[in-house]
Amino acid sequence: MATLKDVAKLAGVSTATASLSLNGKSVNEATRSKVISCAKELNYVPIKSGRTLSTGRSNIVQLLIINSVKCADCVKETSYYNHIIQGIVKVMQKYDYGLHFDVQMWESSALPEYFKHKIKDKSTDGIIIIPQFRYNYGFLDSLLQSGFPYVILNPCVFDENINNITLDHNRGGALVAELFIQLQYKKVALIGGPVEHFDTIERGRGFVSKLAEESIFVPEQARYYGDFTVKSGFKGMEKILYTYRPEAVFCFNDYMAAGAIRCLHERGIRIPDEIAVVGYDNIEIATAVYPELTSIDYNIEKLGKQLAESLWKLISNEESQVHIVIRPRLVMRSSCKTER
Amino acid sequence: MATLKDVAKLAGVSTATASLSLNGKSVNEATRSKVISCAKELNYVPIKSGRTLSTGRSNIVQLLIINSVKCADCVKETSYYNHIIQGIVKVMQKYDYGLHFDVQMWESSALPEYFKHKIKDKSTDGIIIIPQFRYNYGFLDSLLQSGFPYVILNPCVFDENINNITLDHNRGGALVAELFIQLQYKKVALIGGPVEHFDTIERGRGFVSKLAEESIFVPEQARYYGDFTVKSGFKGMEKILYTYRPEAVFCFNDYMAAGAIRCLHERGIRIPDEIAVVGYDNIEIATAVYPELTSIDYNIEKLGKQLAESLWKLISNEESQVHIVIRPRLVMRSSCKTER
DNA sequence: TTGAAAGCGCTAACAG
DNA sequence: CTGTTAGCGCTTTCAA
Repeated sequence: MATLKDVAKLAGVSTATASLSLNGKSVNEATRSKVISCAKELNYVPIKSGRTLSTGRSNIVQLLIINSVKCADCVKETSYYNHIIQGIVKVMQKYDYGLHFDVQMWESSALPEYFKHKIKDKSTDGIIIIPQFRYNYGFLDSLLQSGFPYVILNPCVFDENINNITLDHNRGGALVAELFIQLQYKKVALIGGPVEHFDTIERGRGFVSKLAEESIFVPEQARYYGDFTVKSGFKGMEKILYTYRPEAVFCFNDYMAAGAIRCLHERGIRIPDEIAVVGYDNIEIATAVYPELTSIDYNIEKLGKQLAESLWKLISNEESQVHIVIRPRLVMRSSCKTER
Repeated sequence: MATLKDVAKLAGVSTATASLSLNGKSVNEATRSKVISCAKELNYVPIKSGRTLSTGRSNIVQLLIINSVKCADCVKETSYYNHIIQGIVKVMQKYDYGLHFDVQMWESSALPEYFKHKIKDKSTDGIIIIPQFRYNYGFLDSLLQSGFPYVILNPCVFDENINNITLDHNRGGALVAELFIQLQYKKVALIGGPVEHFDTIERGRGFVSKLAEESIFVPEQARYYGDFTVKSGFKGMEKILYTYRPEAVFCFNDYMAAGAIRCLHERGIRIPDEIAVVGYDNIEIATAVYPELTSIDYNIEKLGKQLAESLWKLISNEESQVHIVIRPRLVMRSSCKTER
């Protein structure tokens, strides 16, 4: 394995000059091309850890999804995070950065250590965190106070001045409510994610309170909380139908909506004539079901890109803070009537 | 930032002893605990690149998906790879290893360099490659000859003795054919992925040749090649129906099957009474559609785990080669009749 | 069992 | 513009 030293020797220069030449710093162009050709001749490849050790930068960012044992399947059985990952990769490639991927359980007792290490071990230059739940994230304190570059997606429980990108799920829920109101659905049901999940909380809040403005209430028996998987959507619909017959159901993601739709089909209940269904996320599955799903869209891959760009700005000191709110929009498809 | 030197000084020992103590090597237990408590006191966190530089190991593995511009969406709009990633992460965590994730286009002219670097830059200890297409992978030669630990998923075009895990898609296609034969479907259609995609080639070959044994042939007009997305499945079904009315359709993944099913619903064609549909992969979407999808299963997350475990064995020198074939199985659901 | 010291490969300050 | 030199923080021989 040729090292920089070997290249320098072959080129008849010092390692310093060799380093400068290879890194596009200012040197005599003749020496530079000499060095470059020597490097090529020796098949020289710089060893990353040498540079990292010396500069303190790794050219790697990390994506961490914090999951919960209560919702173990939602990361796995959902392409949601895949979209985000793809967006992040695409952006970081542009900056010649690599992506580290990790999933940890909120319940893991190792998390405080995890973050203390991440901050100090110089293995990554920044981190994107997706916490998901409204739990206590005390283990993040060390990170937040360290000055280490980070961005958090949907950090409901944290105070205002942390770096975050927030999806306005409250608004998303309200959009669905407005749709139901407009279509004059009075008997309305809801299939949420885990009760403590941010998305459930916010989407539910926006939905319920907007409906309340029109004196529409969602009875207890018309509420079910699943885990964002198809299976739980099916089960939720089943359970609700057992005691209640809604005119419209709002499912808090498209997977559960798909499950609910299948349940309705199996019972011969027509969509949207007898029951309208609305999903959330507008992921590819929204067009995979019949009838196609009305959903709330905020462009997940773009979200991934924004997370990455934001983190990049922090890493490169272009900006010192990140505060972005993404507003969703309604995408009408045939699982809801257009008019009534 | 406290370094090992600081810890050693505080503990009144040499850095060598400090290192040994912290890494569980043999030292006097009294000194060890002394060192450990000093490390704790100083909030000592080892900097990864120091160790990497010194040992040559990074404790990181890489997953690389090689995509093609012809099939740009199939990574993004499919949760397939997500399952694999989750499986890999889970396993590597066990070994205290991190995961690097990357996607590259087969068409990228940078790939030869990419691999030459990966082999030498010591940023990762091994790599899992998913090539997908039956193209020329000459850029992998440097890797294959280097002794660098790697595992390739479905490496159809390579010679026998490379490290690989191969899904027996040929068998999978044959399983579907056998099902169709058993159910006495004579007019059969096929919706494949990209023509040059391994999965398309193998699944198609197994399917067509098994059918041929019973003198059942799939006419040209009953074949469509999409890109594994829902949209292309829909379009494929649409196109086929335009000139042909099959009794059964084999879609080469579940997403396309979902698209095909929606197309059939929109035309009021009953499933499975008028047309039976079969998918492949048995991913969560198989139970998201109505009727639920008969599919070919090989447990994708487990596949991810096997890829990781295999790579691990190579890295840790437990084994010197990997040759695994995974046989799929048929999962019957209501998109096919049980009997006829 | 421990310490001294060399070295992993690179960058960067400084001097020339 | 280039060379010398001193680290970056860790592991690991080799002696003691």
